[in-house]
Amino acid sequence: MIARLKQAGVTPTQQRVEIAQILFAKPQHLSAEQVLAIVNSESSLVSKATVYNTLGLFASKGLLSEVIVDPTKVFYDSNTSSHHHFYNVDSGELIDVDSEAVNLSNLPPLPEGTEAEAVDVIIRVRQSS
Amino acid sequence: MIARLKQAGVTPTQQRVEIAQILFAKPQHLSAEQVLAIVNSESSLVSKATVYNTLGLFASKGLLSEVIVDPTKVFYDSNTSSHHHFYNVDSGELIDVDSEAVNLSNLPPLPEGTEAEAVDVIIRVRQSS
DNA sequence: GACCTTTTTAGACAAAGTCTAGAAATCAAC
DNA sequence: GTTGATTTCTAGACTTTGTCTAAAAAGGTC
Repeated sequence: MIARLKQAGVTPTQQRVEIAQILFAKPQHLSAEQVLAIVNSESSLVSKATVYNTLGLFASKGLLSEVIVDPTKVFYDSNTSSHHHFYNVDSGELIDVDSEAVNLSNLPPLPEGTEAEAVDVIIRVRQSS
Repeated sequence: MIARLKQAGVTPTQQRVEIAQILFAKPQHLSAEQVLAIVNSESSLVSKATVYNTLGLFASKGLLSEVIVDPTKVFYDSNTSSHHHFYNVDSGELIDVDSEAVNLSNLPPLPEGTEAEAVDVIIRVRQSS
């Protein structure tokens, strides 16, 4: 894990390594609050500011991506390969969808003076009645 | 405008009519804070709680839709026909994209016990360097 | 007009995230 | 190992967006 952080240009401090170990244990989506709770129950005390700073740094270095589906928080996604999401608005659960399973072709021309950064497809679902 | 609110099952109080007039003047995307500022500069004093309550009610009655592209706020979109968005992460600007301009076919099977609510396509762009 | 229900108000409150100044850790050079 | 510069962390204060609350005001029905 230390090598992975170094390779991404991130200094592997103890706190960052601990956070990374939790995040990259498996493909998953965690909010900052969840990361904070887990790292503080499983490892040493890490401050809230450090968690937020670290998650933001990891995102900017491409180690994870931010998923914005809920107006109250950001989900941090350890799977950085191209994919989309189901979002269950009732349970708050995010589920990965292979980008190939969503047939998305022919994007429209971009607005003047801009370049593409990402294409997010969010399939919002609710519990069946 | 009053008839439009009534048709949607919304009691047309003065505050709701004023907010509707601002929102439905044209197709646009406004945050709650923007609506609050505009209604209070152009019309009478409307409380923040009323603005939020009203926007939420309009959304639940299908008069507008909520666009979630930014983790810090909700955009309220007066265009309820099927469409997607460009979102400029530098300027915070939202631009409508016709749903036909995005070729989206063959959604994957939904998670067990759920039904589709919406499909959001957000093309995130940045300013060109 | 009376009465009941809904809506609004304005400030308090909550939650997610950001800021700050000082302490601690890291890094590079010697 | 020491020194000094830089980066990172801390913990609480602070900010922003949105929600709650109790009382007043407005709306609707009879």
